[in-house]
Amino acid sequence: MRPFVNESAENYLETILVLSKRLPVVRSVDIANELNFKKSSVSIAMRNLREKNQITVTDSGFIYLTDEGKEIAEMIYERHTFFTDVLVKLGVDEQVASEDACRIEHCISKESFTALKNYVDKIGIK
Amino acid sequence: MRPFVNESAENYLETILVLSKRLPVVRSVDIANELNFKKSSVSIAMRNLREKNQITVTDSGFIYLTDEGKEIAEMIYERHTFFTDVLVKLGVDEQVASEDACRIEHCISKESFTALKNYVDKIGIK
DNA sequence: CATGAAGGTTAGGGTAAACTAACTTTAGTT
DNA sequence: AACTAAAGTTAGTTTACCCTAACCTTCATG
Repeated sequence: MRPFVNESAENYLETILVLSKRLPVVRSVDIANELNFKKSSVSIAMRNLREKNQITVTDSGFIYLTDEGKEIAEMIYERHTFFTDVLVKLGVDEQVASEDACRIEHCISKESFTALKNYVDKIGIK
Repeated sequence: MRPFVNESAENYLETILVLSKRLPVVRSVDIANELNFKKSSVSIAMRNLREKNQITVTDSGFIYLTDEGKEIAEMIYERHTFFTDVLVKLGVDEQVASEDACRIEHCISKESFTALKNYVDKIGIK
């Protein structure tokens, strides 16, 4: 029923990955700006990710993904681009496609994602 | 970020629709059994659906979808069968496909769903 | 050097949606 | 009639995750 429990955490990890491609360093406040969350929310989320060993935070507040965190972030990010691309190719508005991808990416099983990806790789779209 | 707000309500409506195809009448307890929820949870959910005019409940506790409730339920159910069918055709285990469908069905926009459906109707899968 | 802004934290609040526990109501059986 | 079981309700709890408000550091600048 419910989405996978980790949707929020996955989203934070993905955001850190995306920001790290775009910024020299990622800080809590950057994440808050990106997600339009308050810095207090991000602060607590970062504490949780730290406790799960999915990020490390330097003394200056720079945030880095651990190997485990990166693995999750990259998996989610791959899904994000996959779903966005497919939907856009099918004619869906870019913005809508991205928003939909941002939800679907958290709630599909590995098995289904792999099957979809194989299909698209083989057949292509359009 | 978050899934669509109505995921829980949509799921209840869909369940009522499905059960109504299978049972002579649908009661709160049937829904609780189907979803593995406690009857207290269902009781409160039914009150909410009633307040939103998406169901009616007879004196004997039989639950019926209103036109509005049915419209939502049928939309979600259509998505459910669509995603399940597609995934199964792609080789995903029936059980997994259905569980994934049960989450995706709530978080995809009308626009994206229509685009996907048109593609599959036109091209087919396999 | 004081001040003020930026960044981070903590405490406390709110909502959604599940839960347990305890209660009521109804109906069937002895 | 009395008891029991099934169904439903109500009250209070929990968890996740966002929020506001208030506070603490640090650091650049007038």
